[in-house]
Amino acid sequence: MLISEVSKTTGLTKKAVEYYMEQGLVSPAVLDNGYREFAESDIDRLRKISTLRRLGIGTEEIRAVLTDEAGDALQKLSLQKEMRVRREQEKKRLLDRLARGEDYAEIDARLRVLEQSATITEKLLQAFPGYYGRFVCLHFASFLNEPIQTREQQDAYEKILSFLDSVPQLDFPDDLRDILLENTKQLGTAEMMKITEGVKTTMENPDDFLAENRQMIDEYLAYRQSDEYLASPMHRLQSLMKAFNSANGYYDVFIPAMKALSPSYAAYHKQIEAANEKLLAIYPGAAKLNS
Amino acid sequence: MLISEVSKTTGLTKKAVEYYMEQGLVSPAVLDNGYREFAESDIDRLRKISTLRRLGIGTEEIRAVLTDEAGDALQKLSLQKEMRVRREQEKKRLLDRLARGEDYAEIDARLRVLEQSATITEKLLQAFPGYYGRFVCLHFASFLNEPIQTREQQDAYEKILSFLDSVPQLDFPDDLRDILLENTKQLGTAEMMKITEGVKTTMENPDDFLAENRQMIDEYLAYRQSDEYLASPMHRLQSLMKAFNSANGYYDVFIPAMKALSPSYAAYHKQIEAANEKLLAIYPGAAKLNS
DNA sequence: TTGCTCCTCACGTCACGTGAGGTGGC
DNA sequence: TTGCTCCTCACGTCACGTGAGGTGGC
Repeated sequence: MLISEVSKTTGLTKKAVEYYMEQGLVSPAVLDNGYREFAESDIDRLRKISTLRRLGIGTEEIRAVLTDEAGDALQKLSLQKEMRVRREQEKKRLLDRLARGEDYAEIDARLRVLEQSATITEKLLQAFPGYYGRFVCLHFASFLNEPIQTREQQDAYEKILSFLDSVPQLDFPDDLRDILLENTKQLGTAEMMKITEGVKTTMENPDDFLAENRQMIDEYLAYRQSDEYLASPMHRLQSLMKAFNSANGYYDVFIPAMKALSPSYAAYHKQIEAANEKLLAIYPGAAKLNS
Repeated sequence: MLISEVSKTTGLTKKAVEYYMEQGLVSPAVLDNGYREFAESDIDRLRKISTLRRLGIGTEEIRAVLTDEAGDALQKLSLQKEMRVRREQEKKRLLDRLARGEDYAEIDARLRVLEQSATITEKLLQAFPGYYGRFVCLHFASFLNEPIQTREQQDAYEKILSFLDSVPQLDFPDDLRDILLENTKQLGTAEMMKITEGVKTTMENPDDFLAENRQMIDEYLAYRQSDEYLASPMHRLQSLMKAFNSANGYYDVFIPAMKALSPSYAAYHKQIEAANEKLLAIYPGAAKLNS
C-alpha cells in the first residue's frame, strides 16, 4: 500500500506518516523506484500511533507503549494523565476566580502550590518504576497541597527534587517484574486511590482497626513469618525494594524532607508511628510498617 | 528597573520577557545606552502575564485579557478550559481502557466522537459572542456525545462546521454590551450549567411546570407585553439576536443540521415544540420559545 | 583591565503543515 | 506529452531555551 492510501485508511496526513518514519516508529519497505510500500503490520502500527497521539501522548512515549507488551507503559501514562487532568481542573477553578475579579496575587500563590506539587509528582513517577512508583506517586501527591512559606520548607523542597533526580534506575529481575505486572494489571488509578484512602482512614483510628481485625492481623503476621512467604517472590520483592530504598536515602533523605515540607505529611507520619507502636505493643514480634 | 531585577521579581526568564516585548505585550522605555527600563506598570503587566501563561493561556489570548477591562475574555477562557478539561478527563478514561487491554478500534471510535464534539463546541464559542455564546456552547455541547454513523449525519456535521465558520462577527452596540456584561458577570460556568440542566428537566415535563407555575408565567408573559419590557435594553437585545440569527441561517441551517446530526438533540427539540404548543393552547397570545 | 550586565542575532525544540522542485508511472 | 503520485528538501509554527558575540558600567 502506497502512502496516499495509507493516509486515507489511517486518517493521518502524509507528513505525519513521514514524521513517524523519521522517528523510527514505522519502517515500511522501500521499492526500487524509491516508493514506500506499507505492509498491513505498518498500517496497524500507524493506527495505534494515531489513537495514542490523539489521546495526547508524545512520540517518545508512544515508542515505549509499542515496544512494551506488558502494558505497564500505558498504566504509567494513565496515572500521569490523571494527575495532569486534576491539575488542569484546579487551574480552571483559578481561572474562574480571576474571571470573578479576584486578585492576581492570590491566584498566583495557589498556582505556585500547584506547580510545586506537579514537579514532585512527575519526578516521583519517573524515579520509581512500575506499579510501585504509581503508588508512591499517588500516596505523596495527597500531601502536597500546602504552600511553601518558610526557609526550611524551601530547603526541603529542593532536597526532594535533587533526591528524586539522583535516584538510580531500579530494574527488577525479569521474573519479579512479570509477577508484579501479573498481579497489578487490573489496578487502575481509581482502585489505587481507594487503597491509599483506606490506609489513611485506618491510620486515623488504629485502635479500632487493631481491635476489629484481630484475626486477620494474626493471620497476616503469621504468614509474614511463614516459610511460604519467605520463599515467595513477594518477599524477595519487598526486601529488594527495602534495600534499594535504604541504599539511596529514601528513609534518611526523602522521608525527613517530606516531613519538613508538608505539615499534613508530618501529621500522617506521626499517626503511622503511633500505629506502629501500638502494633508492636500487641504483637512484639511484628516488623515495622512502612512509609 | 533593569531586566535582571525584573526577572527576579516576576519569576520570568529574561528570554520570556524579551519574547513578550517582541509580541508587544509590554513596552518598557529604552534608555540612551539601549538598556530597557521597566516601570512599575510594566512589572504589574508582566506578573499578570506570568500568572495567565501558567494557567495555560496563549499570548494572543493574554493580549485580549489585558485589553478587555470588562472581564469577558476571562469568562470565555474559563468556559473553554472547562470544556477542554472535560475532554481530557474523557481521554484519560479511554487511556485507562486501553491500559486494561481493550481494543484500539473501540477506543478510536470513542475518540472520534470526542473530537467532533470538540470541533463544534470550539467553533460555537468563536462564532457567538460573550455571554450568549457561552450559553449556546454549553447548551449544544450536551447533545454531542453520539457517533456519526450515517451519511446524513456526516453531511449535517459538515454543514454545521461551514455554518459556524461563516457566521459574521456580531458586535453589540456598546451600551447593550455593557448592560449584558453587568448582568452576567457573576454567572460562572457552574451556574450556567445548572440553568441549562433546569431548562432540560422542565421540558421533560412541561405540563407539571405549566400547572405549578401558572402565576409566574402569567406575570412573565404580561411583562413581555409591557411597555417597560418593550422599552428595555433586554428587548432590544432579544430582537437584535433574533434578527441576526434569522439573517444568518441559525434557524434554517444550524438547527435542522443539529437535529440531523444528534438524535438526542432531535428528541429535545420535539419536547420544546410540544411544550410550545401547550403554552400556546393555554396562552394564545404568547410568543414562541426558542431553540 | 576585569567581571558583570546588557544587547541582538542565530539556532533548537515538538509534531507536524505548507509549499517548492524534481522524478516516476500510465 | 499530460496529469497524477511519489520523493526530498526548506522553512514555518508556538513560547520560549541555549548559547555566541559584542557593548556598556563600575
